[in-house]
Amino acid sequence: MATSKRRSMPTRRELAIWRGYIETYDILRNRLEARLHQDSELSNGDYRVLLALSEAEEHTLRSSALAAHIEWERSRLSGHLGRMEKRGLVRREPCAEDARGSQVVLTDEGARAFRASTVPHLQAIKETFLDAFTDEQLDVLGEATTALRAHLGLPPVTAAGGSPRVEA
Amino acid sequence: MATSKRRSMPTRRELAIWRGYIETYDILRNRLEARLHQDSELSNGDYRVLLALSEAEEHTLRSSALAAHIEWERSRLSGHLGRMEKRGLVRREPCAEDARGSQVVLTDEGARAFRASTVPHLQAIKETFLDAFTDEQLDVLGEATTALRAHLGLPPVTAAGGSPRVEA
DNA sequence: CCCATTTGATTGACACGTGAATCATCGCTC
DNA sequence: GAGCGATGATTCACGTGTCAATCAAATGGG
Repeated sequence: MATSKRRSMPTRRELAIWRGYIETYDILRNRLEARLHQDSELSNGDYRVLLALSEAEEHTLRSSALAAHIEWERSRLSGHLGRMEKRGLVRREPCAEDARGSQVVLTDEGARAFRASTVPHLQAIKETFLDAFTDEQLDVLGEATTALRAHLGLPPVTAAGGSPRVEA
Repeated sequence: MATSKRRSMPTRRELAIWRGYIETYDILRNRLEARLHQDSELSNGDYRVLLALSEAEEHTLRSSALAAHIEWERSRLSGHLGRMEKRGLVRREPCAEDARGSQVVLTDEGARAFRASTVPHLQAIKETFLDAFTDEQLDVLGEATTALRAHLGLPPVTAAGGSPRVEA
């Protein structure tokens, strides 16, 4: 073809698809976060931390291991744990093997809050997102996501650890 | 069928698709934001504000009109304008017709910054997102988005105002 | 054994987002 | 034209996110 497509600007149609994708996502995410918060007094971040601790041995993880598991910056986790600790969802203890370290422990209250949140949250995901699509649409969505992840150089979707996660 | 699907929990496959969608989106968004910031020293929010002002009569809008146009909370816009004003991208003037009001004006520097950012930004959208898909995939993505928006009770994607927007 | 480097974690400064409270002005009604 | 509710905008308190700086403990090389 005469006019190369490389380095060209997006077409009007492409931009509309882009905008639809990005804007709709934002709204979806906000609604789910709002609903989680309303149902359970938890933010996405709280949920993510609680899930990781729930699945951990003894409901405990080293702070750095937790950060790695949920793919957060350490400073982000630090601040978040501080807020969660104030609310009694989590406790921090000095670490026996490494005096620098910090052991994050799920409290009973944290476990209770998490347990209470999960069913409504999964149902919200179903009602808000999954129920919007036919089975075929879900398939193509999955394929499109796979293509996009490959394009971005990301690994295939993490093998789900039995439970859901709400946030990247 | 014997087992009703209503109110049931998501299947493993559904959850994987959900997680792929949501996690991939976050990464995509962060990458584009980082690139915009790196190329142009602008955040998504800055871009959005500058775009709206660029397209406005006299490069000026009432603060409330601007907030409505880009669908932001007024307090959000207020804070953001404060930061942009400090950087010289924008100016606030008292409003002649309504002494309560505030007139937001694009400065020359703001106009220059916006102009310089748009081509690289559109190319980043193309390279990062659009180029990941075949034409057919773009179509089905668009359809899926339409279905999701309908499910969420949202209006169809806004008729694009000639120029792109990065954020909802 | 001591010191330099690395590592675990926190802190501080800032950008960004939301919702509630504030405050002045506007415009309507009497 | 005095009062009063609606409206335009900002401010405050807080949660959330990034990055750079800090600081103590661990650790490996001489």
